[in-house]
Amino acid sequence: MGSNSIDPRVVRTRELALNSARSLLLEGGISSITHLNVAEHSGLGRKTVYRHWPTASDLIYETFSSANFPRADRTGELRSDLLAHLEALRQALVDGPLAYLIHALNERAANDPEIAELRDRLTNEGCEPIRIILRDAVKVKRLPRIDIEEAASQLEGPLFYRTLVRNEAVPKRTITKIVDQFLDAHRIVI
Amino acid sequence: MGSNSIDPRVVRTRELALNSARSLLLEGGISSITHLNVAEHSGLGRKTVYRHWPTASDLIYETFSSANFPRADRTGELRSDLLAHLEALRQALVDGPLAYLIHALNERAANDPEIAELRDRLTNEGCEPIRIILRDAVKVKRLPRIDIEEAASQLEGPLFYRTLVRNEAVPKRTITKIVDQFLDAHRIVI
DNA sequence: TAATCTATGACACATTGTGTGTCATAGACG
DNA sequence: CGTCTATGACACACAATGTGTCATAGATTA
Repeated sequence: MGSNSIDPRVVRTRELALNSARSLLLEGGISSITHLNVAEHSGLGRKTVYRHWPTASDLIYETFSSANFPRADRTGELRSDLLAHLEALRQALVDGPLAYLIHALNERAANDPEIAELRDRLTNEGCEPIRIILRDAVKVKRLPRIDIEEAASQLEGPLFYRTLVRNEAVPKRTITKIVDQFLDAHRIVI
Repeated sequence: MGSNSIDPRVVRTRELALNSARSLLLEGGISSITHLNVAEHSGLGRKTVYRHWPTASDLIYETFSSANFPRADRTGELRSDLLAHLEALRQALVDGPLAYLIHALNERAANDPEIAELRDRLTNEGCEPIRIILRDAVKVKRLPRIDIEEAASQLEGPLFYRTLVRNEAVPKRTITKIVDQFLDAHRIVI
């Protein structure tokens, strides 16, 4: 009944395997997440890895699901929240693996419905923080009744465009510029 | 002497193989570009494909190099040139395989220096058209002395952001909006 | 046309990766 | 302590990858 798979052996196996899978992902890319690699890297048996994740998609799915994506703390003040959020995003894109993860996930999603579903979920989750900041600001009348999605595009768009498409390193001061241009455009007094 | 590899057999083999490689890329993604798949799809011998492209990177490199990326014709009139360019881009991203190709290329580039070089070259080539339009407009004083790269980001950024990152379908009328907002911001009389 | 050169493809072989089956055993749980 | 099950060692089949050999079809040159 209470067999909610709390067997410590299962917990141990899952943790060992997923730790290895995440390491492999960062070291050798998404194609390094194979049953063989995970087994060798974690010291688990190959069959054991297959037992927990029968297909490569299952492995990749859970590896990405268990990854921690950057989140900035909020203060409640619009400008500093936008700055903190975009700066965290900038660092994840420029110094961290976020850009690669987005490319890898979307590449797989094109030919794997399971991964496509994961991609959609993670994309939505990743887009939430800026939406929340903006929605709250509208609610407290710090912003006029703007189109949230359009505003998010204006704020996050340039960052993603330069890192994902142009492969440029975006300097920190660009963030301030983007935020202040945005606030200016909506006649927000700083 | 004149052995500039104009042997019709070589020409035939290369064309057959690359046609197959491009088809495979569009049908099954970048991971479908393998020596085996290309040989079977084209009817060529497996060894023959290895002879022309010893590594998988070589195959992928030339497959992407030989792909035709969309180009819009120019009239010389700023607004219509911007509209035509962005609309061609929008169609390639929304209806065509461009979004996938960008993700796939960048994913590979992260773990393959040869592909990274190709990515850089294609990225630069792809970014040229908008630069040319903008540079010419500045030259003819249709635009003030703006930062070309920043202007390009404002025009192309939202399109890429919505398609590559958010996976949304961008409607045609968005293009007009983007262009007119841009021209407005620079006080261009239409 | 005949002679020479070379790109091709059929075949063979080794290596690695993938996926499954069997089964003794170590470890969890009552 | 007895029962249950997750594990891992081993074996097997099969597909993909990469290279080597060699007869031959097709191209070039005389």
